[in-house]
Amino acid sequence: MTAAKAKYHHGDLRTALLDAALDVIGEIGPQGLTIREVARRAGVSHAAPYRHFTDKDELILAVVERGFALLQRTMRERKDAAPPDAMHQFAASGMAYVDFALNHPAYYRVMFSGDLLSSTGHVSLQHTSSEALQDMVADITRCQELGMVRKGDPVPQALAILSTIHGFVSLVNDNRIQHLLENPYTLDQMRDMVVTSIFEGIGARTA
Amino acid sequence: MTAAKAKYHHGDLRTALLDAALDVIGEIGPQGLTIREVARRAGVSHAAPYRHFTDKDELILAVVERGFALLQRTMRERKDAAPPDAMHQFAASGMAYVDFALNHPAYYRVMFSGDLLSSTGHVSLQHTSSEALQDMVADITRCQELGMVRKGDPVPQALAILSTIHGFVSLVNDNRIQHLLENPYTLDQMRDMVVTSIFEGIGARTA
DNA sequence: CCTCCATGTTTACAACATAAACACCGGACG
DNA sequence: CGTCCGGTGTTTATGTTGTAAACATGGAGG
Repeated sequence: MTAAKAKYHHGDLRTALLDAALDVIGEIGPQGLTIREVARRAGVSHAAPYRHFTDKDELILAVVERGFALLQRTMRERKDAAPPDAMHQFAASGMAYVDFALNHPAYYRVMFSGDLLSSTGHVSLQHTSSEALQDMVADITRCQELGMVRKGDPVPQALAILSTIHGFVSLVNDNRIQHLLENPYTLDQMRDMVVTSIFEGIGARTA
Repeated sequence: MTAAKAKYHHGDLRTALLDAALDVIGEIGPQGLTIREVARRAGVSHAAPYRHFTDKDELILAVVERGFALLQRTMRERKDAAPPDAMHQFAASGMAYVDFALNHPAYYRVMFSGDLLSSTGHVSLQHTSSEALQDMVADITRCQELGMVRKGDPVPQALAILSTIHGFVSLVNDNRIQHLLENPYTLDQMRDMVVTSIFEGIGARTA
């Protein structure tokens, strides 16, 4: 009645469940992500979610897909806002990726935890990760043509960058480097240093 | 009776449970890691584990500690086997880390999943990760003194390397880059390229 | 107005984590 | 040698979870 799509009895329960699921992950952690808790927060019975998701896995998958959509949108926006040369746009999308992960830890966790889903190897997951890598390979290739990045197969270069970025945000989000945060560096500074380091690793010339 | 310590009724049930837990993670995945399944595999009742671990978390923690001990031992061995100069030893320990993660995916998963334990932020975890970073910082400092690595604060350099390595093995172990394995590269080749890339990122001179 | 189907609810069952009460068994001590 | 005792494993019990099946409801289309 307020503003939602207001479809049936509840009014877009599906979306409400996805929101609740994300909240749970953010507040209690992924191990507290239970169908019943999600239903509780949405104010419906514990079996209601099964009208929208056949499975707990399918609910999680839906959250993951939403997360990837948001990530993709964020990266595109930041890319479009960057200077129009290939190198700046590449760097911007990399930064956008890191910032997305740090600003939406709950989303990033579901998207890459790998422990939340029962059957490891869902097709959609590989597909989305694959897409990110493909985009990055294209960016690197453009930068190479402009002489801004060392020549060579762009695939391992993209993999190296993705590895660094993914590793950094995973360590930060999982609280594995808390003791570093007591150091003279802020999180943003460390982010910059790590990103700079890996960009130098592929022979990128900073503007 | 065979060879185990043969202590009480069962004969070192604690160790048997840890072994079983690791097996479960390797075979079924972390979501199949239940106290009851572990007990089943050890051939005891589902409540027996509570004589050795107060909690499911404590069992997992014990597996994690074992994993870190094995990792530390592996790295030390490979370091000792490398040529005695600082640079080779540093590279050797980095490679050892990667190989450990790829050869013992179950251990690595428990050690770094972050979703298996209910309370995120167990002290022991931060401690062990912190140790690895401290060691790396020491190595980098030695290499810097020898002019083998670019001068500068070694902490962000170590963090960059740890991020890359952790990210790479996480992506591989979570099957996020399967489509790359169909490429002309073997896993070992990709490992070498990624590690080389990040080492160049900190201005390391390869021998 | 009435019917139907999508949506939500109740009820039910098996597996789980965990606690409490119980049973066993090997060593300590007489 | 016998008896007790604490450490180890078992049984039983409770509350929570995922999920299926039967049931209820209310808005859309006739």
